[in-house]
Amino acid sequence: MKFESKENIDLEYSLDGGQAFRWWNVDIGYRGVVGTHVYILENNNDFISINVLNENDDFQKAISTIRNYLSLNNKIDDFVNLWIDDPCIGPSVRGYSGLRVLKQDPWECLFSFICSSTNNVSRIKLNVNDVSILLGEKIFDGKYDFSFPKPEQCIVAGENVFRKIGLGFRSKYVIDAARKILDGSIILNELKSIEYLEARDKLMTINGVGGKIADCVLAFSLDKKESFPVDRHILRALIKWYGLPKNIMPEQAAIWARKRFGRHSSLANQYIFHRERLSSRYHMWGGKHRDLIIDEDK
DNA sequence: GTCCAGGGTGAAA
DNA sequence: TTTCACCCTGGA
Repeated sequence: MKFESKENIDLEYSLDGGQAFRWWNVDIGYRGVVGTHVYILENNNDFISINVLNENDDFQKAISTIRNYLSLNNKIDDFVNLWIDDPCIGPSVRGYSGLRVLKQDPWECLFSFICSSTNNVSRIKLNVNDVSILLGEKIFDGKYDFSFPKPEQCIVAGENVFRKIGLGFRSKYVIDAARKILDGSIILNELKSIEYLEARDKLMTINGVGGKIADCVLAFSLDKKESFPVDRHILRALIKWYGLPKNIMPEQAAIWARKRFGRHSSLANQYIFHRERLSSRYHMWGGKHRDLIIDEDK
């Protein structure tokens, strides 16, 4: 069954731009798993179509799940209007309109970003999907149609299984995270309702989770709009576009950005990240996205 | 075949 | 405050 609606969202940028790691480009759109449903999502001009492949339970529930995941009820016009003249975000908003911040499952998101440290997107995807296939439950007929394993299943599997899958030194980190969830010292859903900085400190008690990874989890799964993850791309962009000192530390840059962007920090972060990532790719490998490159970018 | 970077973090120097 | 090890995959 299909559901169509008029939405301002670009699926490629939002689903396959480094926020989530379980979406695959198939000929008609993006295929992936959210919770226990398999979806194929497709952009058609101003519309998106949502196709639920396994509709054994409530179709309406599956639609509301994916709408929430895609954050479709939050309008981004407010953000666009306010930052359209910003030196970095302005061109990015024009070039990549429809980029959105997702609301992923917090545990899957935490796991994914623990995997992200000194890693590249293609390998993160490989790791996260291998974990799902090996430890999750099969929910439909596709190669990647598996639910994401719960913390308990990760503990049962043990560190060596993750080493075998190829998570490397991150294996002990995901085990520590699973253990802290399981023993109740961290309750992910509770972090939604407590204050941003407190939630951040709590996540950082997990071994292998520093400020950057904590901020990704807060922004991409816990709906903390004041979160601004700073990685190497973002740091370079902040120095280039906003004149921050060349030797500024990531943590200081994050404080500066949160102050500037306030309640729009997480969205601003995505637009800056997307632009910087694609322009640095252009410099390395060529291809599209030359249109945005201006001034010192040349 | 070799080299290198990739959405970092923690521990040692 | 700075430096280094940690895994391993894909592209040059």
